[in-house]
Amino acid sequence: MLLYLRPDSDIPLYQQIRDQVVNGLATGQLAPGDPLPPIRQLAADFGVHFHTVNRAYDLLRQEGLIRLHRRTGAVVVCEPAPPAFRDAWRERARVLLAEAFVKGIPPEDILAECAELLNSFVPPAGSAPSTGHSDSSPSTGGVSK
Amino acid sequence: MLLYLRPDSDIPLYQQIRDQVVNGLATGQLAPGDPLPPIRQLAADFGVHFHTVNRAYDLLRQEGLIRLHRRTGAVVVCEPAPPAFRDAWRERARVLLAEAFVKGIPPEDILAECAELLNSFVPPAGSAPSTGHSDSSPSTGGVSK
DNA sequence: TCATTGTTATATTTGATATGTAACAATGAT
DNA sequence: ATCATTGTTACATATCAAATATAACAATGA
Repeated sequence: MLLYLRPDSDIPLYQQIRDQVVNGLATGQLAPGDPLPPIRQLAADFGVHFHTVNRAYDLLRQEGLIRLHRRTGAVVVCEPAPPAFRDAWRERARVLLAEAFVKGIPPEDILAECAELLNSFVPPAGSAPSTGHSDSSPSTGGVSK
Repeated sequence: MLLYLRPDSDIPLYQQIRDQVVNGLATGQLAPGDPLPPIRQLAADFGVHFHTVNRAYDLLRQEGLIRLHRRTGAVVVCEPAPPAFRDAWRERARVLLAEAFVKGIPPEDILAECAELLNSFVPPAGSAPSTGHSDSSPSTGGVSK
């Protein structure tokens, strides 16, 4: 799994690390049980301080996506979403979708974009995994509503 | 159009103001041509400094959602999205959708949630406006893909 | 002419981000 | 039991963003 950072981004470094772990988890490049690099090693690879990586790992732990162990390090766990998650998520989704909507993008296009992104994800268990190519017209196994 | 602020949120105040204008624009509570309150007045209503509101308005202007005039004040305009918008939007959508996906929410549910939110929006022009109630099973006029 | 509106400048306070240094604590491996 | 590896915590510091505060400026419709 390839990781990279954009130091000049308006997104904080620890958030970028966290986001890429989430993305790697969704695309199947990272699976429950997989280990994450030690904090100091990943920090050295990125050229950032180990505190920055530590903060990203701590955030992932709070979200129930990884488990931390003194000696073993960090492993992916992917706990299910707490009840409050959906409401908070919906509010963020509302703003994001509204942005595209008010900029004149047709709702069908917006929804199609979401469906395509969701189809590029792969379920954690081995249940009919994607072939990797983001099919723009998925016939089976994809999200069609 | 009712506005409110949560001072203890991790979202900056100027961003909250901007987000609510975008949301009001999507839900039809705000339409192109509508005026926005003067900076100082809105700041007084919120109990914040006028610089905070000014920043929100300036952000909305940069996004092409409002136009500012010395004497007239702020009016909604809703310019179409620039070419670079869609790519930047997709990257943000990818992270948001990945978050829900890795938390175990079925992709069908995620897409249904997006469709429901999109159906609660109303097109700017008077073309079959929504009745206001977010119909969970829209028959016509809604997004069905 | 003038009151209203946005605009700009400067300063200050507060909190978040990121780095730096140092030490501590658990624990699997030897 | 020892020990190196790993996460964890505690300080400190520098930089930047957010928000407030004060003051003045500039366009412009009434």
